[in-house]
Amino acid sequence: MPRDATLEDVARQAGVSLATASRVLNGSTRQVGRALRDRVEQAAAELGYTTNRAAQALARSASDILGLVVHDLSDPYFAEVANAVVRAAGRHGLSVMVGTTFRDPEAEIGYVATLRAQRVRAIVLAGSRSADPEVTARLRAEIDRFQGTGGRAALIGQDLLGVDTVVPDNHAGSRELAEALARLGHTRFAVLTGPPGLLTAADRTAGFAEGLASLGLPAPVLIPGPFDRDGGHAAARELLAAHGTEVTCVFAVNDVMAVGALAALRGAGVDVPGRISVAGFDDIPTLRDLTPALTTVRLPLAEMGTRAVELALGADPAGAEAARARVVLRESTRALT
Amino acid sequence: MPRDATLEDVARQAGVSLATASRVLNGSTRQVGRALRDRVEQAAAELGYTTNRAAQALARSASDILGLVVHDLSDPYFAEVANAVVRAAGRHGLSVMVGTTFRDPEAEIGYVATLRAQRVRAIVLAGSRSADPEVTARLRAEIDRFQGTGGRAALIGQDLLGVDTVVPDNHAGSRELAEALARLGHTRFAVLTGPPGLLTAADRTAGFAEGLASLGLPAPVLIPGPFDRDGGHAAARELLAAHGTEVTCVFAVNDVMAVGALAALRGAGVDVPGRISVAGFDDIPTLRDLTPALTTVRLPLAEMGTRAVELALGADPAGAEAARARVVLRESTRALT
DNA sequence: TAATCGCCGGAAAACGCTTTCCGTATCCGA
DNA sequence: TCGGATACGGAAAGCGTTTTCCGGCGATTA
Repeated sequence: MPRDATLEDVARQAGVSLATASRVLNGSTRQVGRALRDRVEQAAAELGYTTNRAAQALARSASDILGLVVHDLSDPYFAEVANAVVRAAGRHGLSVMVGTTFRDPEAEIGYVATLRAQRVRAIVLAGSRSADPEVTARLRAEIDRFQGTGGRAALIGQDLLGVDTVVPDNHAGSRELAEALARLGHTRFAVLTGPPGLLTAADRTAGFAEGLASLGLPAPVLIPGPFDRDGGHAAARELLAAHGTEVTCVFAVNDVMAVGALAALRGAGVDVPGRISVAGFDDIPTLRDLTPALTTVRLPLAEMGTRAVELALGADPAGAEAARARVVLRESTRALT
Repeated sequence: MPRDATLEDVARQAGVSLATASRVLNGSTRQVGRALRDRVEQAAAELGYTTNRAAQALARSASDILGLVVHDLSDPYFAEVANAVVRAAGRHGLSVMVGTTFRDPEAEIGYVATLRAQRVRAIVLAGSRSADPEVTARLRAEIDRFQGTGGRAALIGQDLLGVDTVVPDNHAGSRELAEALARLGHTRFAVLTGPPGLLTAADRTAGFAEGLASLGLPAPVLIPGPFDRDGGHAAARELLAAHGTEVTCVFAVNDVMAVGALAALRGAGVDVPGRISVAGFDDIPTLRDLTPALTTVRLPLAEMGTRAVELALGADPAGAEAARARVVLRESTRALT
């Protein structure tokens, strides 16, 4: 098995020093004379030389890798964010190393450690963290160690003191949604709240409840459950069983849950929005092709990913930065006449 | 800014040699005595030592990174595959570096080059390649160079002579779909073929047409267009404009196109499956929540990703390997009475 | 009891690149 | 003609690991 050509092979073949070959092939502030430059380039082409990035990273003590950790790539929310992150990283000449945690906080911490070992240039952490202070502290410690030795990090989701964060305006978005739905005439609501102890879910639930309260409406029925499609499905069934008739509108704290809820309601023969209106949160792309199209709160997912990359790379210590959430009313919610 | 603790720091603190520290902390065939082992471990803990993987990769000349290149992470097909790849790689202790090409073959070649420069352990290429022989040859050459110096590669999709490949049975799947639809009584079909020169799309179109021909049915109307949701939408509109009344069943060569077509038909007030039946291909997860639920040909997406990783990592020269495709009839296709 | 073997610790040479430091050659203006 | 920049080539010292030797030592064998 022939080994890859090294810079030394190139230098030898071109009859120049290692230093010169390096300067020609891998950028440098220094100039190299035309004649030698040509010789080196030709030698490199003949040998099919490709820079060994691992060696380069070691020598420069700076890699060109950006780490990304998400919960689940097959969740459209993260897929969208990841897509934007990969794209933005590419624009900065960085490759992306991605990890999926499947919502296991331990895995998340582990991934940060792995990325730190890789000495990646920056880490983008997407997805909300747990409310468990002990776990959060450990994650925090891991990030601190990374940042302590020159690493950069940015989060998407919950603010984690002192780390640059793109924070979607969950609270205000949900609150506005509540107001918009109330304007349609609804008064009795249910919220599929997701798991207790998930900050994003909690914020959205709180914002929604607050919106209702400020209008003098009764507090919503709260149904917890997993944060995914099947969780929404199950929660909706539970809702029907327990509070079948009282409620006219249900808010699932994220879109995939709302999709599951929609399926459950359809399965139970409940007309949406005829009998019950449904709303979600995030505005994942698949939503528009559902029947009925789902009312939701739009988050600029791609933009958030892009912004996180810039935050993680940028020199400006931006601190926390809000991503505006916007209510989008579609067919799944109707006005009560 | 303090720098990361190095192995040398650890060795000094523990009062042992570099060799010993390395053997303790980063695995080795060699044993280290109990006393020294403890000293090293304690020193490492005190200093917060983390192996520098770049340096390790250089010294071992073997990285623990797996490269993955997909077209578009926000396409559920690739999201599903990528998810499985990341998971499978994790089981083998590898991290995944991912690139997205957005269907640009040049970008694909470029990414393979990047991954080669990174000296990744293996590369998994998902997504069908172009029919342009010149581009394919260049991609092939790039892969060859990678494999020529000990890299491993596996593809998902079209077979590329001599590279291990997981190939979905597009032809047979489409053919069986055609037969199943014919059995429902349909005789006049349209196929939304995707772009000309995309092998996967061509295979599926051909298999479908062949199925019809073997039953003595007329050839389908062929409508080309982009391979994505909007492409399907546009193609369906075109179909309605040109052949509005003749056709009773349309096959979009992938699910995202079928979803777009469904939306277009709904937008045009065409009842599905009342007036036109619609079928797709892939069975992406979002399908089940559509109304009507979409008939499709199921591909074991996650399994394909997992298998590709094993192919790329495994010692067994498996060659091309088929992934069985299975017709799944749902509500979007109805029997003609 | 001497010869042999296994174990285990360390010195040092890679791995493939970057970058500092030095030295020589060339150019400019006076 | 000379002094001082300026430009550019190369030697060599890293970057943080792994791994090959080599040597010493205690235990086994004859």
